[in-house]
Amino acid sequence: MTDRILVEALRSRGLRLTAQRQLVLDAVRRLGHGTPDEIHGAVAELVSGVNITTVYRTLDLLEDLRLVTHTHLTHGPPTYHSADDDRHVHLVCRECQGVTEVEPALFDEAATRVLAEYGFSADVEHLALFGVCANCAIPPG
Amino acid sequence: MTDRILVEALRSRGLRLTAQRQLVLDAVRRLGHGTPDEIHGAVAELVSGVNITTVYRTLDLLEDLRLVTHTHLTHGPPTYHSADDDRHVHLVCRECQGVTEVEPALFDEAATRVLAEYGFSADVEHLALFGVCANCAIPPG
DNA sequence: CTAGGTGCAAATAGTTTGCAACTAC
DNA sequence: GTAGTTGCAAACTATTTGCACCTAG
Repeated sequence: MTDRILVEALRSRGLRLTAQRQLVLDAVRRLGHGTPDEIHGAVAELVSGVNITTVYRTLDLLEDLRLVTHTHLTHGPPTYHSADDDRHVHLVCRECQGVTEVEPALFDEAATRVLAEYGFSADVEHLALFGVCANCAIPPG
Repeated sequence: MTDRILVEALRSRGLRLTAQRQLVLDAVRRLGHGTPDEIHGAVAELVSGVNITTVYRTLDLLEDLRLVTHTHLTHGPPTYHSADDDRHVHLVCRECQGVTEVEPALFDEAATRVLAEYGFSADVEHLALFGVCANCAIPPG
């Protein structure tokens, strides 16, 4: 079951369809979201021998093709998402590191204004917002 | 010229005021924003011998004390800001990596709603928003 | 056939940790 | 005096690069 969107995106650039590229894209879709390492793990559950280097290179490529996006939720590795995944905003707690996913409609107005005023087309779909969650909302000390 | 705010934040936790802590906080304020490495460089312009390890440890501490915050603008190292620095939102272009700083009033409504609906107190002051800037707004391929 | 892609090993970047020496209080 | 702090070296995690071999088209 080859993926039309992937095939066409690749072909339009004279790039090749490989097993690895299909596997990485499928893994991102299956997981919903994940770090390069997690995606590599998900691929490894299906076939062995796909190198982590290839996962990095493929994620870069897929991002170029606009099939995946990434955000930085922590100090650690980035989180990749399928571009056609359910859109959401991440509320990342500075204290407990917890991540809450909320619907992005909250940011639609802001995104519209940023586009109008700065010509900047924001990825509101996978925005990460840092702060302090309800549970951790206690003064420092 | 000792810093009242720093002294008190440290004292309230039984921690000590050291030259390194003053230097790192001053460097962040002076730079406006910077990566750990840049902050280390700024400190090194005043005194030699302050270790990069100490800069990392100090930035963690200052963030705990709410005197600095950080955001992830790129795949690379985080950017630290002085907490009392001018507030701004970063528009980070996915294509050219350029960063535009805009005023955060645009996000006030969204922040208010997130607080009301989820009890999440967002750091709108140093939000990073990813997307494509006006110059790079060209279809993929 | 050949430009593009992959795996592997090594290099690099960023950050953390263990520990002995040092110093603010 | 002593708990907190620092510097240094080593370890570690995440990512990138060089290159010979492989393969989709």
